[in-house]
Amino acid sequence: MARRSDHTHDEIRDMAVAAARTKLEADGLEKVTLRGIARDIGYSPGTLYNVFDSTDELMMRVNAATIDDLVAALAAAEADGHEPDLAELLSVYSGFVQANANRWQAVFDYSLADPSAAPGWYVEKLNAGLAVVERAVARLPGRPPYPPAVTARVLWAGLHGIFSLGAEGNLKLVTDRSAADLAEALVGLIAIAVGKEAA
Amino acid sequence: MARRSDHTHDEIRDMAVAAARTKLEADGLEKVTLRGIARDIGYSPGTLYNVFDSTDELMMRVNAATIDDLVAALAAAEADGHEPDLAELLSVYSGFVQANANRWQAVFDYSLADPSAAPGWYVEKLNAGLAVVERAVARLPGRPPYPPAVTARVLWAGLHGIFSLGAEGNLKLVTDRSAADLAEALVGLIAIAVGKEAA
DNA sequence: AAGACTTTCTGAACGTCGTTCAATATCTTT
DNA sequence: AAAGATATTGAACGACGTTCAGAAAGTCTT
Repeated sequence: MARRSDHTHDEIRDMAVAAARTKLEADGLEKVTLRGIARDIGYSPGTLYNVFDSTDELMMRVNAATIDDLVAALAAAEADGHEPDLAELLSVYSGFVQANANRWQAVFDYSLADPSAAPGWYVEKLNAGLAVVERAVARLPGRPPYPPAVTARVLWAGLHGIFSLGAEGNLKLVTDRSAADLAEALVGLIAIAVGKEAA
Repeated sequence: MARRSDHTHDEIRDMAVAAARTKLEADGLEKVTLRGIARDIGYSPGTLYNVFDSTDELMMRVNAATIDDLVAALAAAEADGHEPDLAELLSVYSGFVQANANRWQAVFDYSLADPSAAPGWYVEKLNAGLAVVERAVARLPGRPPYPPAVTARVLWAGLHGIFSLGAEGNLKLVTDRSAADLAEALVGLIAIAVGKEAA
């Protein structure tokens, strides 16, 4: 029996999230189970229920960390007053998705079980990432046919579609192009539509 | 015990797929279980293993039917030599997705567990749907910056992203616009980029 | 028609999962 | 040291997909 004062609840929470993230990265979402996590950190399943409401909460935290990392990577492209164009942001996004395939997929495969219950900070994270894209869209030359907020969200959702089909292997069924190629085409098309210049 | 000659295997297969589809439409993917389907059609779980390799095969068939229906709807827009534009196809697609939310979501939430094992006819169905889109893209005025095949796939994946985020409720977190609105914007942007004309 | 053979169906069994909760172990206070 | 409070455990529950020995039903042979 783990001793009661070996770890605080906060520590156990962090250990569990870290273990879940490790398992997720290594083996994919379907191998992440509450019982397995408990085993990994040396506690029993029941203990995790002192610390999380449910498996959903655990996964929400794992996914929040993933979104955090992506948003941080996007925000880093704006550091020091640099003004990244869409192609630059795409390469950040695309690089992140490829380097963190399982984690990123889990954000959409799992967390969205009940998104209306998403906590405020979760929504803020998403919007912070979108704001970066929105600013890059606003910097495009030309008269945009749609507000930057709309264009940015179309782009965001579109990239999500491309990379999620790519990650699941579905893209291969209908084209030889990689997800990154199609993403580039999407960015290119949007840039052309907004301005008149390829990105 | 169900009598051996009550139904042929083909009939049992069809009953199971129909039952699964009904449950899927009514209660969503997570309520579709092999045991539940067996109960619904009056057979035992074991019997379904005489008829399907696994639950995966059952769901593949359910999803294939969904894709069939969507492709048929798209193809119908081309009946009698009519040449639908992208806006027309979008409204077919968008209507289908909204009218068949759970079924359509299951296509991406489930079937893609192992898409590399997708049978040939499954791939052909997908490409038949894409071909309709491709033709509409090719009919756009102007000099397209990307081959129609690429543009069509970008559009397909982009719409998938928009509607899947919409179906999961994630869109609401970051915008007031509906999935249909964003989809329209995507089609509009692509049409502008290709030609110079809003769709 | 009767028995032998084949096919089909069943349902209990296995190991998994998330979740709950009485009992136990540990820590804190008196 | 004893009593009280709190944390942890692990067995239990009901679900899941899947397997398979044995029972039931259908077919064939003589």
